[in-house]
Amino acid sequence: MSRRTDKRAKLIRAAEDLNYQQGFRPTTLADIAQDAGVPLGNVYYYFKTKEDIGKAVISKRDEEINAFFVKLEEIIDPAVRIRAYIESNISDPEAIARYGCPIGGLCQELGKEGGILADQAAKLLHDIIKWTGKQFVALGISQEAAEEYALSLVSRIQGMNLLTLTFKDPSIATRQTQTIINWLESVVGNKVPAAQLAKEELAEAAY
Amino acid sequence: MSRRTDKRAKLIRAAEDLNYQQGFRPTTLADIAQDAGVPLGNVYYYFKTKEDIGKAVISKRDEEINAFFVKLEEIIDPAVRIRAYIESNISDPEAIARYGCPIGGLCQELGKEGGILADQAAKLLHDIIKWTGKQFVALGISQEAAEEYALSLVSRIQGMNLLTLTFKDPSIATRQTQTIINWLESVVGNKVPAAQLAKEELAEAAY
DNA sequence: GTCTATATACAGATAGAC
DNA sequence: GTCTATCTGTATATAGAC
Repeated sequence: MSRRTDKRAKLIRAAEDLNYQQGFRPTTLADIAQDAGVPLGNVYYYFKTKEDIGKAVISKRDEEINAFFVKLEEIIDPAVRIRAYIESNISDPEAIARYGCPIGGLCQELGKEGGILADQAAKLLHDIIKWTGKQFVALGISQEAAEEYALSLVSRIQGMNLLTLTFKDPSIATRQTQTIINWLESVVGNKVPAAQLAKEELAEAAY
Repeated sequence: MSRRTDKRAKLIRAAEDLNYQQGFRPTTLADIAQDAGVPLGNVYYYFKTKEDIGKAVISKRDEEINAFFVKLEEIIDPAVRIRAYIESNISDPEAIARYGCPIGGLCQELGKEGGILADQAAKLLHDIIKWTGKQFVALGISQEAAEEYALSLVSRIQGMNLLTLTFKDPSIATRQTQTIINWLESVVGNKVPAAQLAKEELAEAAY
């Protein structure tokens, strides 16, 4: 792996963390450069603008999400897949209490601005809803109902993440997650056990 | 009403709109001054800092919300009150598609920063959840269950608002609102009609 | 490819005449 | 109370030596 990709990757990683913790706008290129251990002026060798770093960050996250969904296909029961996704959201409840949802935060902040970055952020949620809808369809639910369920599910996760951040209370996330799982079971009509895949394995694959 | 309160009110109103449309940080004092028709330097006669304007904006909204809840007490059936609140959220679905939820946006943006403004924004959602919980209790639901329902309800509204913004699709808000009302009916055990109060009256009172 | 120095723009905030 | 001019800090972005 060349030096080029190495430094570039470090910058993306630093930007990823800072954008999540502080938001996209409040994060400065100086912040990113410092965290990545790269002099400020050198950043522009790898990225023409700040927006370009944002694009790279979101693209990377998009790939990770879709890779995670591929990983979840190893689970046979689509309902269990959905549950695994729901639980992956709270792999770190304390982080949600501090910084909220990495995806929801982006969509909220960038959604008002419009532009390419907003569209890219929207694609993240779009992919999640689409995948979730597919799982409901695989359970024998009609296309129309599946889409509504998927929208409801992602909506509830996002709302729960926002409340967890707002009240800085991780237990909101853990309790609401259980409520959402109960809802899932009522939708599919029977109990939905946790995935058999090792938790560590899922956490590692989680985006 | 003195000139002082007049200009001060204009500044708050301008800040309110701009903070909602652009977010708190991206909105500049120059923006606010211009929209209010006040020279930039004069802003500091009314507010010592930008944060002070933010505090005034959130305080005003908090008062409006609580005044709205008082207004809703005119409705006899608590379940109908809750429905009226749910529907008040989408009095302007197009605005949600453009700018999201005025309260959720603040909590998301300020929640990461911490500080007094974040606490004040959190109080908005806190008041809403508290009021909603009281209505469920008035329906004969246990305190514990009522609190969970209130959290679920506000969570779903917030998530729905975020998705509406993200995909810039007002129909997400209208459709999900119906889903939430269906959920409300399943919780209370029977149909919940829309409020008898004139829609205009409610819309006017809405925060 | 790397890094220092700096240009440029614009934000919040202040000074002081009126 | 009001408004113009300006200070000060800091952000993105560039120039150019190495």
